[in-house]
Amino acid sequence: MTAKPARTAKNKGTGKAKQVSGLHPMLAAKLWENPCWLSFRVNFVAHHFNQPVYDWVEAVHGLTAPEHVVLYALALKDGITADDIVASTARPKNTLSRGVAGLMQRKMITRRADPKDRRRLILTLTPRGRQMAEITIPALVAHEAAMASALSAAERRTLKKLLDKVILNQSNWPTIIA
Amino acid sequence: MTAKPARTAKNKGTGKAKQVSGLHPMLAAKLWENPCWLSFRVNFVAHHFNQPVYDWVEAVHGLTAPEHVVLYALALKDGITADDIVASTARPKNTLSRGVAGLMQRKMITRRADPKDRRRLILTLTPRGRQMAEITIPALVAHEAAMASALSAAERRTLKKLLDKVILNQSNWPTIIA
DNA sequence: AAAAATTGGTTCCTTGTGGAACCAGTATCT
DNA sequence: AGATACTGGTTCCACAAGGAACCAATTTTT
Repeated sequence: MTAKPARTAKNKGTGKAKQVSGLHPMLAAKLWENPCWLSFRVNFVAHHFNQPVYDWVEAVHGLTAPEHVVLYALALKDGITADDIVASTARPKNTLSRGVAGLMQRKMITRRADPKDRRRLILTLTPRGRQMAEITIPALVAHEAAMASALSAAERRTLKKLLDKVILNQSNWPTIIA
Repeated sequence: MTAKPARTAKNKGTGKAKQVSGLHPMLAAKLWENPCWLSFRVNFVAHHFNQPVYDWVEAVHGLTAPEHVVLYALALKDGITADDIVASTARPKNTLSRGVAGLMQRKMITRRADPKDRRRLILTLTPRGRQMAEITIPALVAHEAAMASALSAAERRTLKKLLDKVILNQSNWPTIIA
């Protein structure tokens, strides 16, 4: 029962659900009869960003997804360690470790031990790595911009702020369920 | 677990970066110095929803992720086909096919050919399947609610609406890059 | 009406993933 | 100081995922 709460004509927006022409019925259900409104939307957008982007990066530039994750992170903030990337990313440490190894092999990053703590391996982009980032990142930005093109500048700001609010609440997120 | 007291509170402030105590510097960079503002946020939230949820479903109820995807979709809209689920989901058809097979084996769904088109296999929840959905779905809803708990009701509505706007623009999304 | 193209689903097979165990360097405890 | 517990990173390995090829039922073409 909990699953299908609003089967009656209780769709408050009334118009929305039915008026979007050409919308797949299952997608409509996922949007407007779905108790998990946030996770579906967020997963949907995330996937439709990731899929083409990583396919492209791999096909055109020969970088695997984890490799590009590392490259991107370094482009954002050079001189960090793999562990820092783990903290800001979905992937587990071994996957990132492979990403680092791959970029090393392609001479796009270098690695030196932190003298203060010789476990920490500080990663730095090589000119070659930076050059790659300067090609790929604008493409990702453009792709994202296209996906968000239905929003006005103000709406984009609002969306960003609301997602921030969710993310900054991370410490209160439950880690395990029930 | 996440909150590692930022070792030196030097949140590189480019003006905008509100300093949030205990926020990992790399995460801060991904949030506020990241040209891909949307995709990062959306990926982050999506991952932190999916990971614990699917771990839990698997550990406690023995359903794989694709199996639960199918179960969830059917709970939302019974009597659809695997292909309908594909259209509303990240996963490819063979993965969903396995999900269907798994649920069949566990006797949580049944399958009959559509007499109008005998290629289409119409899926239906069994009482057992529905029972499972009635256990898992509220847990997911609760988890999501907890993650979104920083938002007011109005903010949640706004967030939902903005994401809708993005998703409904899907037809204008570029499928390939550059 | 046969051939070609499409669509819903499954199977094959290769590969990336990510959990767990592991290693090395660094704190902490007594 | 020596023993113990962490922490950053890598290696091992089992397995699930997904691209591509495939099969079967339908639709379209000529």
